[in-house]
Amino acid sequence: MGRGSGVLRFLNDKKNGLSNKRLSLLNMTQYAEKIVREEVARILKNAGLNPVELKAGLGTPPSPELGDYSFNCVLLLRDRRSPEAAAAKAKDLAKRLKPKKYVTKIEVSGPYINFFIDKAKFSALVLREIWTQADSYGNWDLGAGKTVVVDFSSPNIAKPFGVGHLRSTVIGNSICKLYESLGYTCIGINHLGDWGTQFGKLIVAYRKWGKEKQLKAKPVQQLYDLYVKFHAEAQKDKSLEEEARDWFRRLEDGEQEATRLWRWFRDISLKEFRRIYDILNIHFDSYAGESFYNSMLPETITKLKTAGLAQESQGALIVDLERFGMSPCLLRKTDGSTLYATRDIAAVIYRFNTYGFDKMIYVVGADQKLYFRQIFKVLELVGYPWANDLVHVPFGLVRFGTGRMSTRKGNVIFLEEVFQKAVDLTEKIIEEKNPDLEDKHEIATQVGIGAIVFNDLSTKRMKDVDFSWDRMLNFNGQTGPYVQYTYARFSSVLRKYGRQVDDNVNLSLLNSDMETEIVRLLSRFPEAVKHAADEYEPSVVTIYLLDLCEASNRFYNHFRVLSEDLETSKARALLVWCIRTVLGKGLRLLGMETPKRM
RNA sequence: GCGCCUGUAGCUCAGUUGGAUAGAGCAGCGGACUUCUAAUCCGCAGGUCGGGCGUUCGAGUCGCCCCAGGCGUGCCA
Repeated sequence: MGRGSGVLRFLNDKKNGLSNKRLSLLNMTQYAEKIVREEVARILKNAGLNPVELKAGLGTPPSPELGDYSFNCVLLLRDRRSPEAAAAKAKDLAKRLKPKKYVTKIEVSGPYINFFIDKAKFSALVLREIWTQADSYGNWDLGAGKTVVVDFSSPNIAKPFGVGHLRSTVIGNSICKLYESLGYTCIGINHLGDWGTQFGKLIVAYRKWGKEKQLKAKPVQQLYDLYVKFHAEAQKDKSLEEEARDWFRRLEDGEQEATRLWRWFRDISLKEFRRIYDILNIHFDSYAGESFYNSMLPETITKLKTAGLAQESQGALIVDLERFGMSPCLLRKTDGSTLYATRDIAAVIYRFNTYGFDKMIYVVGADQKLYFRQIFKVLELVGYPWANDLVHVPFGLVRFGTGRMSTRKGNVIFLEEVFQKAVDLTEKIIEEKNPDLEDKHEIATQVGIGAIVFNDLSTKRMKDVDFSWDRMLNFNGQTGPYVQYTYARFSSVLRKYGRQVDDNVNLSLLNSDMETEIVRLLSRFPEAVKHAADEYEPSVVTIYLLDLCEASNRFYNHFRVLSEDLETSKARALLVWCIRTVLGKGLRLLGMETPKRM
């Protein structure tokens, strides 16, 4: 079966920390924010501070009026108990610091030394950088020559695509885009849940209650009904489970009737899934699901046996993991059929041989944390050095009403229904606000789907989410449509500007607090991208975009871009162009469309 | 029982990896469209950061112990 809808955490985190440090030496990318921060660091270094002190003390003041960068002098004292001593130290040190290049002013405030950056120079640096790099702004070369494989979405064939599966799909897709942005080659794999006992259940249900005509007319609905009915009936009649396991065994033995039904179920389901991926505009490099690895299972089991890991226990084949504080990893059931873990182990070996990955990411629900710790440990014990490059990226579950969503119990919300409602509502809003808009349906699709995707990516992935139509269909405030609206609005401004935007502008005309704040935010985008990828956390990007939109809309409401003064218009147009470029890039990193009108 | 995750404003969430006065949105109240898209913006109000103890010059952030909710803990995936 697939990944469900659903710790090597420290191990992996530790490893990433190391590898990132090593990689950063190779990284040639120099962003404006970094250049300026290093200028501040150099001033401090020239006053005799060592790198450790610098790294610990260098920060950002809580408010821009205090400065752009700060250094906390408390850290330079051995005895840190006296605030007066810290303030004295700050005064003393500040005397030896001289403004230079980007740094115009150095001020002492209590124990802090605050550095002020030349706004015009900094704006020039940031805006020219975005201007020249355009859609590449925010990219890194940290992953040049490296490959990352991402296993995501991975729905169960023969089950409807519910909102629970959406999480793995959109988080995984965004992680792919983020890693591509870091310079990695990214292979997206949809590890379809197209094998397992569930097919035994479906075969039993279909033979007992199924109708060919109905299945052909509404395939996924019908398979879903059969699946639910099976579990309802199995409550009363325990022998059904037995029967299902037997049919799965027959499937594994390659019996004709079982194989025929399995293939049929698989084909009609996959067709439906592809439609959903088309709507989301998500593509996979491989649809190799669980069944793909069947031929490799005997070899996999042999390998684990010869490594001295696999052993018989209570009639099943297991890898004992007790000394690592984990329950055993099951490879083969008493009846001889294989399990999820066996297929995953075969899959990752195949993937390494095929793609030679430097990192392999599994975007699968948090309920499978222990499971991934188990198989990662097994692979480590076999002796694969790349076992350390496997990362499970868990996320919280989607809950609906009282319990979690469960296909078995029949309380799932079909993704298509969610899509439908979102697009319908968007069309209604467009009809109200912008009735003359061309391509209404296409824009409504982009915005409606965007709302759903953004909603799923807007909180830290480990939080459980309570499904709520209200939240899903709210288009005001911190939402996808808000970001897309901002993008469309600035696109519109540039359209009406009518001239070519160019970077030959007087940047001192952009010195209001609002504009400075926007430039500051724009300069932080590359770091946000890197942070999001490092943490496997697309929400870093969504939160960033919301901040940028808030600052930008404030600016929009306060100033006119198309003003009477041509020089001012030119400068603001460049700023708007940069905002729009970064918003567009950010939206694409989330897997969202960038409508130019809405 | 044990392990992991979550707990911040009425609701949904941020919080730059331990630093200066904890920030947004929604909901509520009050404002701003003959001017570049009002899916926007501005203002007001809203807090014992689940609780306690500890480490530290300094804790929403780190440690320990509780509390609440969730997930997992051998023949599902």
